[in-house]
Amino acid sequence: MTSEKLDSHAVPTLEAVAALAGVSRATVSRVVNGSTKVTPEVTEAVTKAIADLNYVPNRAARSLASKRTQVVALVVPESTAKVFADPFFASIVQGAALQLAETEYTLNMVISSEFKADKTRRYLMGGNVDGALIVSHHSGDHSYAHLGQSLPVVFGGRPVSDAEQGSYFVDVDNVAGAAGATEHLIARGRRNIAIITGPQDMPAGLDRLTGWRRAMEAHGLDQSLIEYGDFSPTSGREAMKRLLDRGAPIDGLFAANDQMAAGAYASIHEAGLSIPEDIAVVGYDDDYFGLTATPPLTTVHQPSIGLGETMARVLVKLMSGTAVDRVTMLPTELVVRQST
Amino acid sequence: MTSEKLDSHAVPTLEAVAALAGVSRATVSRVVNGSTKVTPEVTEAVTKAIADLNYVPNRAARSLASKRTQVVALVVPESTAKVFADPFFASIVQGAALQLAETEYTLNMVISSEFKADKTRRYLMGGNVDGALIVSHHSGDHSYAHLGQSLPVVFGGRPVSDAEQGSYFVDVDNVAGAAGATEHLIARGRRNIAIITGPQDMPAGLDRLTGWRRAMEAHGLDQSLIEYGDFSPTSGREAMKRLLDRGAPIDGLFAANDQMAAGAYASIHEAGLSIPEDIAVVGYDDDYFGLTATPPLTTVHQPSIGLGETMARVLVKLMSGTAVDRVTMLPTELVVRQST
DNA sequence: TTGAAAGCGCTAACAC
DNA sequence: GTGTTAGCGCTTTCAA
Repeated sequence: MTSEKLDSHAVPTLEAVAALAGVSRATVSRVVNGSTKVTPEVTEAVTKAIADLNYVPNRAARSLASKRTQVVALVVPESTAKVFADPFFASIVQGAALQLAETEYTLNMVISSEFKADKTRRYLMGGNVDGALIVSHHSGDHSYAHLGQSLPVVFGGRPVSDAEQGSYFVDVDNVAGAAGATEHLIARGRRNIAIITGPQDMPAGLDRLTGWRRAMEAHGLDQSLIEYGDFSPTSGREAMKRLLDRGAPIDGLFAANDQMAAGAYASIHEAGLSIPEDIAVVGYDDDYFGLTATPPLTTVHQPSIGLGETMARVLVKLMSGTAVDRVTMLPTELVVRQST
Repeated sequence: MTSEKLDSHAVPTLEAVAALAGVSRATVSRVVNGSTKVTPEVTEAVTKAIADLNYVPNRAARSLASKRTQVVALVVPESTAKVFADPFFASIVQGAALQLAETEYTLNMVISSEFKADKTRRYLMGGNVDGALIVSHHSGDHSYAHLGQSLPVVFGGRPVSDAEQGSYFVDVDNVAGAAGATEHLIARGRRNIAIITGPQDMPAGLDRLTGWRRAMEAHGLDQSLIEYGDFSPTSGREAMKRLLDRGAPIDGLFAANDQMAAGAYASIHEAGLSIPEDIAVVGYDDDYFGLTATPPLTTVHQPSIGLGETMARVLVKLMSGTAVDRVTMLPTELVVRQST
């Protein structure tokens, strides 16, 4: 361990491989990087030397010389991280990570609080990553809006403001999903359909309300049964209580996510009403809450892992200079269970 | 963009800072790295230059020169990633990420399938990271057992085999938690207490069964009501069904996680039995399943975010050469709700 | 306390 | 097709 000249544990360098294979370092580099202009024999010799030495390229050196980092940042605002346990988010991360694992890129997870947004931005702009994936529910957060102008960036979820116009993003079609869910309730014969939607500064909350309105309007139904939650089970429970306290007849409910639907279940049951007989319920997200609820919840399935995968795929294309659509919309699917 | 000498968008280098501050690069480097041997005046001048130029050190260059990467890998076996939506895992990742965000280390998320375990191991050993956090439920997976001998590594969860003896790990005290849960059922007057535990090749499954046995034995109760699940809601439902089909009296149930407890709820209700009147139920994990269940589930709370945080903290100490205990056990806490 | 100089391991012209 | 030669931006002895 203290010998200066020999350290059997030293990580082999490209130089060592070159020596063993009897070629120059440049040639080894070519083989490692898959250059076509190398004789098959030489390639084989180098490959063998690499295997014999158990050689692994040093990322730092490679990055320094090539000006490419092979790193992409996955930025999760801390506010989002707090709802990290939200299966939807976890799945996005999972999808992105899985997809990236198929490439040469490494995933650098960055959790950034609002205070650190500046530091994060500098880090991203400082040439430490080749691209970034930005995940957030929060549209209030414009911290990274302009990042896309100088670094390949893909946003998850619709950008909040027009400031993010030029940016790339992938999202699920919330409006269509919500409209479909509402249509389903109407098709089931419900007419007094309420909605518990999310905060209106979040695209998901806003768009799902829009979808509900669209369907209600198409059928000439009353749009007054609206309450707001914050996507938590508790807020759903309270919103449902307010809805019931209004005294108006309600025979259908569309909740903007399954967690709030689960909360609504509690209030409905407490009121002595039954699902779906008295009130048919449709949720959104298709997470565990819906699956384990009693009765199992009819809900809108979102391709959450697919969202992460698609974000990664779009970013990789972007970084390689391939043309990609600025907007990628993923379809939702209604999963009918026993709550409707 | 094509001008060779001037590029206003170029990322400033340490050299530029040195020039602006009128000092050598070495001095700038010292300031950046917090060396004490720099005059306050000089420090200030350099600091100002850094701010003016919006300088960010290049990680690759720094790493290449210093032989330190400032990167820690968070290795998530793919089999585990599939249950990534498991809130417990998501929280561990979150905790680790949050804790690391407080340090100079960057979190490199690695999802490794069994096929790629070799590639991952080489990556980790290839000098690309300063340390690794390895998260897994699966004890069958010994891929990374010996990694700790040549790289600072902290495992999440008890190591499966003795092969991992010398390694560092942090875990929650599953045996104590399970025993406590069972004791609680006994204190509630239950005597025919069943258990739905997890796979016996996973420490969590094994240890929770051990805890249950310990409590049952201490009170001289019969230990025959054992069924196995795979931690999924469905498996819990089926296991409960098998338990009920036995025809033996059951007045208490300890499920090795909340997801299985939620599944068991379904079977109990289907059998026309009520909770907790007929069967009192205790789960494990304290996740959303338990909170939203009807009735709300009494369960064993695990400090999941704390587990991730602690893992990160232990690793950082390890990397800095500070002495740390090989084993860190985190306490659990029984959360009593209406299911008991 | 500060500066000069020598690399860290690799890639990328350029020449052969 | 392959080798030579400069660096990439930073840290780190070693002198001063």
